[in-house]
Amino acid sequence: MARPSAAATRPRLNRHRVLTAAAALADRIGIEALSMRRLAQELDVVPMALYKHVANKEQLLDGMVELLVAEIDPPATGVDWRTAIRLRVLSARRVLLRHPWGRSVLESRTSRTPAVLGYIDSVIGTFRTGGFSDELTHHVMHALGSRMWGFTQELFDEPAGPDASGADGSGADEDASPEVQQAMLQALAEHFPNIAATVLTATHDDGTVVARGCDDQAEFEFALDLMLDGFERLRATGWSPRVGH
Amino acid sequence: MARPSAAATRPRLNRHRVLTAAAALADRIGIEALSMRRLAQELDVVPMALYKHVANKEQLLDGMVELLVAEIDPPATGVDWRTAIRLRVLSARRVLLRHPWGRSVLESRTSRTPAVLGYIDSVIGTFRTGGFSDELTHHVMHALGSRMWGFTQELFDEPAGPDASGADGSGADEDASPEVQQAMLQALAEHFPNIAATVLTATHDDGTVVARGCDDQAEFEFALDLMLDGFERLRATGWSPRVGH
DNA sequence: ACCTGAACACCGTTCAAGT
DNA sequence: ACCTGAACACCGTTCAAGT
Repeated sequence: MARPSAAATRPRLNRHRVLTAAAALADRIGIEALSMRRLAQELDVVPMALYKHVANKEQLLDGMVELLVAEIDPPATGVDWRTAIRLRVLSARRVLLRHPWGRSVLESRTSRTPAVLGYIDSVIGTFRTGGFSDELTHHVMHALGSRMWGFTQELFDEPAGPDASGADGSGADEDASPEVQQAMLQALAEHFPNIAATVLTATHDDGTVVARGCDDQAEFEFALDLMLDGFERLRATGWSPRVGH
Repeated sequence: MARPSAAATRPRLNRHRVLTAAAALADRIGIEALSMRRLAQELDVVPMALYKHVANKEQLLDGMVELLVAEIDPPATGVDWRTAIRLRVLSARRVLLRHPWGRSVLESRTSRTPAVLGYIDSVIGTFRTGGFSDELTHHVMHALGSRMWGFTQELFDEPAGPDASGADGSGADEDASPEVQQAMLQALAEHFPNIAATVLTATHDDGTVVARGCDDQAEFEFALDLMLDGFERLRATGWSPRVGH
């Protein structure tokens, strides 16, 4: 009765094992490389074995989002709404930095799963107990948008995959030679002077130019605080749809 | 396909014809159904014929973004920066509403194409001539994020495809019977009271509950104006990285 | 109850060949 | 110069069968 098959040596599959393996695999190889077949291979199982525990790939991704949400800190207690929201959002952001696939899976999904709804409900609750009217809370949640998850869509972010640079030839900023990079930056400055002004710094002696990197965390917090300040102003002045602008 | 030679009756392919056909096809069948093979079929050509005019699918998508950007109004002249940005962003938004694939293609792409860079450069230019320091302009562009393109990532937006409802069984809000919808709303209210408070309204006589739809355009403008107000406040007070919060 | 194997209908893209 | 055909290495998912 002891079969010499792979099944004997390997623990039985279940939904949770499938999901955690999927998340770990996506952490390692990137979300675009995560396929049902690749995941099955990772679990030492034939592709169709997965379908006993997960209806299809969509549900696999939904399940991965569940795992993600579970990693976000619960709301802080005994602090004002602004602190609570800020901490929560920055916690979500940390989760998404740990799991680079999170952003693109959240983006691709309109997943009204209980885990997702629970998180949203709890964020809304923080606003409401913080003195926001239901109407204002509604608007404020829209304005927060994906920032609630710790990210915002930005052009020129690194793609989701782990080893994105060099994966395709385009972009190719880091793997070019210094001379080529310098030429590209000069060309950029020539054709797009405004971009150059905000993103490059010229060294005084020669005409060479250097790209100033973006501090993503600082930029995220800049925009978040701008929003939170705006929210507080509306709340404090008793904003309502009629008297607002 | 009944004709002896399709090539004889059909105009020669070129890059522009390929791109416009791709955009029109995506408008019609949705971006997730747009494949090189499907596009070739639409153009009455064998799949490999496309590769003479477009290096690969990535470049096809980049080209579609070019078309998109070309549809955005040029910046208004003779108005203050706030009006100019607002008009421009709302023009971009109209373009994206016309082409539902635009959002997801922009999201999927880190396309540093000249068309995209030109648009960004021009938006930055509006801030700079409007009295923003280069440093503040940089932050403000980050804060604007995808709003600059007329969209923001939001949970529970309609998916990108044209006939998204009913395409998959999940979600299934509109195609359910009234009784089922009512039951779902009641269940929502029970498990997620805060969501319910901001998104549902109860009718007074019976206990039934009705979903208040979201006015996406109004929500977009609410958040946009909140941002622009914040930008103006920082500009007017001469914000700099040292004295800021 | 869980896993397997073969098959189907798709992808993007290569290479070598046709006109 | 432009288009074609066959082939390769992948997908997600079905169905019927094995243990």
